Formats: sequence, C-alpha cells, structure tokens
Amino acid sequence: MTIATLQTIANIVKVSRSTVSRVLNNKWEDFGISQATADKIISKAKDLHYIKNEAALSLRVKKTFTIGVIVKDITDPFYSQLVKFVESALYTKGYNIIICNTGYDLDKENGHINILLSRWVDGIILSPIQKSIENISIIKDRNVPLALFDCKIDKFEADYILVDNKAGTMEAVNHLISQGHKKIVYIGGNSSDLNNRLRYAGYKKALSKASLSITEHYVIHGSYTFKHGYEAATELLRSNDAPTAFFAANNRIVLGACKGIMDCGLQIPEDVSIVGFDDFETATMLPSPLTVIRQPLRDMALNAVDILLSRMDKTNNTPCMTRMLKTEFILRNSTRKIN
Amino acid sequence: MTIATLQTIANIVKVSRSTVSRVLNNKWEDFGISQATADKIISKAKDLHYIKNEAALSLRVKKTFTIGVIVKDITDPFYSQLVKFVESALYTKGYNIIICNTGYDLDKENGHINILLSRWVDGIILSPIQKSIENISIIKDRNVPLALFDCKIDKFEADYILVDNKAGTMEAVNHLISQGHKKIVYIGGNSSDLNNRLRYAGYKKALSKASLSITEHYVIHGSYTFKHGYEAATELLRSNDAPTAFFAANNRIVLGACKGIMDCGLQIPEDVSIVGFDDFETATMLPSPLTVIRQPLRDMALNAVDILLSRMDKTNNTPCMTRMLKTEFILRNSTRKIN
DNA sequence: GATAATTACGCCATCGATTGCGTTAAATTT
DNA sequence: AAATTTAACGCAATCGATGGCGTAATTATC
Repeated sequence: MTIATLQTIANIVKVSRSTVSRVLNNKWEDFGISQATADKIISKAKDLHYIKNEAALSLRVKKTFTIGVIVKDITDPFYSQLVKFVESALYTKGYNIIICNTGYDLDKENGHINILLSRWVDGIILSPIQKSIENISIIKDRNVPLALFDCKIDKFEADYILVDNKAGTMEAVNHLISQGHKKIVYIGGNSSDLNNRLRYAGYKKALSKASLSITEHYVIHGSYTFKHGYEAATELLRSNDAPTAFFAANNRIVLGACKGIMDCGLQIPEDVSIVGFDDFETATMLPSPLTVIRQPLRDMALNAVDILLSRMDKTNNTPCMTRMLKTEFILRNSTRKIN
Repeated sequence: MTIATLQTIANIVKVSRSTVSRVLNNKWEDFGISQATADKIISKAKDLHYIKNEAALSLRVKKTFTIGVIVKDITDPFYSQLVKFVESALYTKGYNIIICNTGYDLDKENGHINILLSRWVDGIILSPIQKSIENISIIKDRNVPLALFDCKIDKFEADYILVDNKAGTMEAVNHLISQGHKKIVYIGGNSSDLNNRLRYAGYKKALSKASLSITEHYVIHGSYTFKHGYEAATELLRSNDAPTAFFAANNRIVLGACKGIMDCGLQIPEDVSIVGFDDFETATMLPSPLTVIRQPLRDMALNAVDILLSRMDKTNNTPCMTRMLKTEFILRNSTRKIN
C-alpha cells in the first residue's frame, strides 16, 4: 500500500540502507556483500514493487537526467518531428525531456527558462523567439549545457545547430531558373527573422548569378502563416504581371500559396511552379506532390543531443561551435519546364 | 560562479536557512521576521541569482509538480495539439510535463511508465497502445492520478477521457445518406482497435436506420495510415461496383483516400464525396476543403488536466468516471448531393 | 597461535529546502 | 521591579539515495 523506500527494505531484511542501495545498483560484489543477502534484498524489492526516487537521487548526485526542450509551436510539424527525434535519442541514454511550448510568447519563454533552471535540468535545447541575449545568458551563467536551435544570435557564444538556409534556397531557386523561369516570387516569413533573411539572401544570389534582376513586387515578406502564403499568391497571380514560379519560405506559407494558386483556377505544375522550404508529411499528399527543400531534422536533433551530452562532461572545454547542416533538395512534381 | 543555495545566502546574511526560506517564500510576516532582515535576504538572493532547487523541494514536500504525458506519436497532429493544450493548461497551474513518445512500441510504453513513476510524477496522462492491464495497473497501485485518453479498457476502473466515436460517425454517415448516397465505403483503422470498432458501429447503425444494407466489400479495415486510405480508395474506384462516397476513420486515412480519388482522375466533391474523422490544419488546405468530424481536443485536454488536478487531492474519493465528449460536425466542401 | 587479509556489512554526512518546536532578548504590563 | 507577552529568529529532523570510511567477524597465512 505505502510506497517502499530503501529504508523499508532495509528494515525488513535487517540490513542497512547502504547495503540495499548497493545491491539494487548491482554493485554488491564490489562491496563484498554476500549472495544470500543480495538475493533476499532483491526479492523483497520485487515483492514491494520498489522503485527508486529520482528526486532524491538528483539531489544526491547533482544530476537530473532531464533535458528541457523549448519550442515555439509544438503543433508545427517541424518541431513535433524534432521533439520526436530528440526524445527517442535521449530515451536510449536514460534521459527524459520536459517540453515547453512558448507559442511565440517571450514571457512564457522566460518563465520556462527559469523553471527549467530551478529543476536543475542537465541541458536545454532552445529554439528562441528573439535574438535577445538577456533571458538566454542566464542559462550560460548557470553553466547549463545549451544547444541553440534554428536561430543564430549575434555576439552570443554558444553551441548552435543550424541549416544552411542560404544554400538551400539557392538550390531551390536555381532549379526554377534551370527550368526556364524568370518571374520567380519569394514569399517570405517575418522580415526581421534571421532565417527568413538568409533564405532571401539565397534567393537574391541565385537570381544574380543567373543575371536576373530582382523585381521588387515579387518579394513579399510577411509571416510564416498559411494566410500570408495564400494572400501573396492570389494577389500576384491576379495582377497584370503574374509570375510563373514561387518560392515559399516555410511549410505553412507553401500550403497557403498552393491553395491560392488553385483558387485562381490555375494548376500546379502546369500553370505555375512552386518550391517550398521544409518537408512535411502532407507535402506528398497534395494533388501534385511538392518539390521542397528538406531540413535534416533527424540529424539536427541528433546533433543537439550530441552537443548536450558532450557538454555535460565538465572537463570538456572545447570552444562552442556552430554545426551548420546541409539541406536536401527533394524533387517531386510541383515544377515544370517552360520556354 | 557557483550556484547559490539557501545556505549560501544564510551564511552571508548571517541568519539561518529557515529564515531565508521563510523570507523567499513570502511567509516572513507569519514568522515575525523583521523587514530589515527580509530586505537584506531578498536583495542578496537577487544578487546571487538564487533559484530554488525543485528536486530538494520535491523530496521534502512529496510533490514534483510534474505530469507525465505518454502518447503514441507526437508527430500526429491529434497528439501534438493535445500536448499543446495540456502544456498550456498545466503551465498556468505551475506544472511541467515530461513527454513520452511510445511510437506504438509496448516496451517503450512500459519503460516510460516506470520512469515516470520513479520520478514521482504527480499524475499521468496516457494514451495506451493496448487494452492490456498489466503495465497500467502498476500506476494505479502506486496511487498516482491517471487519466486514460482516447482508449477505454475493459474492466479497468480509471478516469477516462473519450469522445463519442459512434455518434460522431453516425452524424457523418447520416450526412452522406441525406445527400442521396447509397454506396458508402467505410475505410477503417486496425480492426482490433476499439475506436475503430466504435466508429464502424456508428457507420452500421446509420446505414441500418436508413434501411440500407451493409455491403461487405465496402468495409475495409486496415491501419491508420495514408497508404491504407490510398489503396482502399483506388481499389474500390477501379472495381466494377464503384462507390459514390467514403467515410475515412482518421486524418491519415482520409488524406490517402483523397489522393487515391484524385489519382483515379476523379474530383472531390463532383465525382466522389468524402468525410473524415479528425480535424486538422491541412484539411482546410486541400483543393476541396474536407468535411470532417472534429474531436474537441481542447476540451479533452482540459478535462484530462482537470481530472488529474482533482485526484491529487487525496481526500477526493469520488469514484472514477468516464468523460465522454461530443464530436462536432464540420461542413466544408467535400460532399455533394446526388440523385 | 599470533598476525594479516579478506568478507560483509554499518555509520553517518551529504544533497537543498521545509517546518514543528524551541529559545533568547526586548518590550510591555501590572 | 517582577511577570508576561511578543518579536525575531535558530535547531534539528525530514524527505530518499549514495558513498567514503570504519569495523567486526571470519578465514587464511606463517
């Protein structure tokens, strides 16, 4: 009925707590505990359904086997997949994760950081909302291993996991150019967002390399939403200088743009070509499966885990590093050659 | 540099740990501690960036302010949304969640249950893989509050959060019938899955109420996957007794079926009508937005949280209850009247 | 038969925060 | 001035697990 602790078992078998602890941690041989005693302890522990108290252990060994993961929106496939991979990798190492969803709310991000620190987590994977240092440097001050995900913060020494947004976008736009497209639209996210800027830089570079000039009204920053993608696409397609191809800066924008294209009575890829950033399950399920730039989420997750685990070794003083991963171009069926 | 504890502050201010604890918990007036002392302590705590150690607290007060959430697949929008709502509701109450992803692996489910118990979580929300009792009853034995989600287990007393699968499906099928459809296919999930059986029961009842007989080859159980939906739809549409409408038992099946329909050169809703179980973001983004049965995920999450919190009050001996929530019929544009 | 070595454990401090029960000194009352 | 109250704190146990150090008892060695 009541919950068994080491003491409970110790009392029954008439040994000390230490002995019980040693036996249950499979160290009894090192401490010269007889097989008979060990057997008695083990069997009693089973009888009583003994389960160790991790809180007590944490206190003693100053390690919680817990990692905090702070994401912006867990319902975004990008993050839910990340969480899945991180959880899986850490599970095999004996760690659990506390998930924190900020919902793009900076106060909540701050709150979560404080809570995670008060829980003495062994590490934090953070996909920060802002490029502000204040709330994040407290993590560093406490010397808690930190992996910054998907966002580079200027002048802040830390371990970063990034993808090569610029090169990835270039590849996508190059593909459109090689198909003969000249009127290529960039539908972007928030204009202050660093990833968006890098993707835009890739777009610009691809165009200039092909000696195409930037058409101003073909660049539409906004937000990473379905709505923005939809509005940008419909507006342009109904203008008197309609484009022939789109690049959409994330998974939600691309869906919005696709819907917009179809609502204009046009077909993909027959009438309009489109490439998106981010791969996701439903990208393959659209009438014309989307050609996309895939972020190597599994690799990103494994790298983040790897960094945290290695930083837990306090003798590890290697300088912080940025791991920049390559994107992958996935050719499906949403672009077409034109003349 | 080093981390401040109560003792650290106590040493500096030259008071006892108790006094520091009382001040930092805003109880100093109850214990007659002078404002001057309190001020000194508070300011020192700020200076040293004192953050309390929750592990020590847990040990002392036998409460961890942690809830375990075990889901089958966090990348499924159904679960990622659930997690989002649960996280948000618990955050305001001062609780964190440890997320456990089983990936439909029973061993992992077991492992996670054990880990959560060893962490002395204050409650568990579990969406179990099987209807087996063994691994789950250990939670009950430990007297840990448990909310069983989306799966009723026979003969197992517990608090359940369910939706009315049968009534929801009936509503969907009734809608198809009222539009004049008589050849209605049921594409289901795993035939042993309880939810699938209940949904199928709703399908059968709707047909029989309308005096339509069950056509055997119009019922295709299988799995909750895109592939199954696709194959079922294409196979039937190419047969010489093609149906005019589909009911798909979850979000992935419905996407597969839609793709299958389109790959057969048919249009939704012009040529074929379809209704799906589960609402999800991309349902609105298809060429023809899907008519679906929505599960009240937010309500389900809030109910689960509510149950757990109330069960934490150990004087609460109200018998276990099943909260059966109603689904919502969301009419979009994937069905059409025929004659 | 005395000494050394090994076996088989136990004691107790520790991790950090909380809390019931004191205790001391000052202030107030009579 | 003696007695009582109140203000302002401290002591030490507690939560559960761990591990360094110590020790009694048995066995082995010379």
